[in-house]
Amino acid sequence: MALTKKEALLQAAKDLFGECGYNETTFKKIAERAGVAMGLMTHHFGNKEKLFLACGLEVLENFLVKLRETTSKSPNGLTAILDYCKAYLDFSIDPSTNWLVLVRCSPYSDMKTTADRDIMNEKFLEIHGVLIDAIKRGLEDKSIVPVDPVQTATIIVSLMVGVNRTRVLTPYAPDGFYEQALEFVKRAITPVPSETR
Amino acid sequence: MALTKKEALLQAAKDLFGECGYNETTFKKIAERAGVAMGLMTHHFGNKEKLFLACGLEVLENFLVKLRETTSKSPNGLTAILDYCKAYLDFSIDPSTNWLVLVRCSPYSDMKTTADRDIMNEKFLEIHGVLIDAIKRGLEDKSIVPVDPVQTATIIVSLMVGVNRTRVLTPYAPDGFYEQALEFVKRAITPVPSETR
DNA sequence: CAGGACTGTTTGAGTATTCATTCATGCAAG
DNA sequence: CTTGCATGAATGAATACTCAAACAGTCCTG
Repeated sequence: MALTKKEALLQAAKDLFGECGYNETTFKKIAERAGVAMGLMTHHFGNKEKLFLACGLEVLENFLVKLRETTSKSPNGLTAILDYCKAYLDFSIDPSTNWLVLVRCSPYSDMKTTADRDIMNEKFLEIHGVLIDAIKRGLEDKSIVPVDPVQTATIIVSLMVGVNRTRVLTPYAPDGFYEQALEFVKRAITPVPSETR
Repeated sequence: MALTKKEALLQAAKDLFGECGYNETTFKKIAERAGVAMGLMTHHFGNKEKLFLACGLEVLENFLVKLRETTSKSPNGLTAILDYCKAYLDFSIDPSTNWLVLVRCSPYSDMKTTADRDIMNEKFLEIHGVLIDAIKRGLEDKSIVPVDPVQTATIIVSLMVGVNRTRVLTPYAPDGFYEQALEFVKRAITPVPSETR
């Protein structure tokens, strides 16, 4: 047996939360897909929200690792930013990452603030942090136009959020959409060669 | 009496769908807020999904009117695009527009395709259409850099989706975030004054 | 005008279903 | 014997939707 029952449960939950969203995913579906009894879920994870949190955190953690790995290899600030974007988009369309867990409806979608939600928010801040660092590199090595790092990072992450949603949730994304989005980012932060030479 | 019961019901539904999302909004809550009996909902709207569709379409329709009005007054292509973005963001933070109905979890958030969903999608295509036209204007009057209109429109709309979500659903948006996002768009599509003269 | 059918609105208690969670019990390893 | 993993039927709460009955207007007719 490769997976423990707990692991099988978590994997099934990630698959189903990503396919169906939080509300349409029932304990019964998860237990069936994982091939274990329903009661194991509350036993191992406490309740449905906690289970979802475990799924989300795992996906986010893998995502962070990928982003850090990627940007650390980039030769300068500008390419770090563009590599970050590319890594973001690549990760988001790789089915094995269970990215959709983070995109579909979650228990945190409404306003009620919970401790669990705060844990997720902190992780998301780290996602921003990686890009902020890349932008600061770009400012130092002058490979990008002068901008506020936090503002610009937030905007670029927002752009990633938006193009990703368009690509995975709607039928509007044209061919080569992600590539064009990268071009768009590049145009917005590449220094103008005004003194051409 | 200013509102008919049917109107009161629709308004209460828009408020609550925007506050709580689709799943957390119950018939009981809506009926209570509107001050009418529960049975009236199915009588007037058929079922919960239809009611949601009515809410969403009304918001989208108002949105479209605003976008068309705005871009038609702009003096050239570039300003039409930027005015479009500004109108988008303004609309999205005006509580009286019930914009949040379109942002929170909806019955269309999962994959099952329904006829209702297609109706919404068509309306969203019109949203894109307005921006595509503005970009085409910009290409003709040379107020923007040469780009593919459909690709660029999709990217800019995606950027609006992303920054709006960041602003209204998360705590990450810094002060002046929307203004900076507009600057970002401007930088990405303004022609470079390379032949400085 | 009276009144009586007819039509559409309004009500809220009732129904059927779904689903997260509980728990009594079984089982296996140390 | 004890401890923790594992089971799945039972429980109870939530909720979308139904429906029979009350109500209100409108139109027709003698």
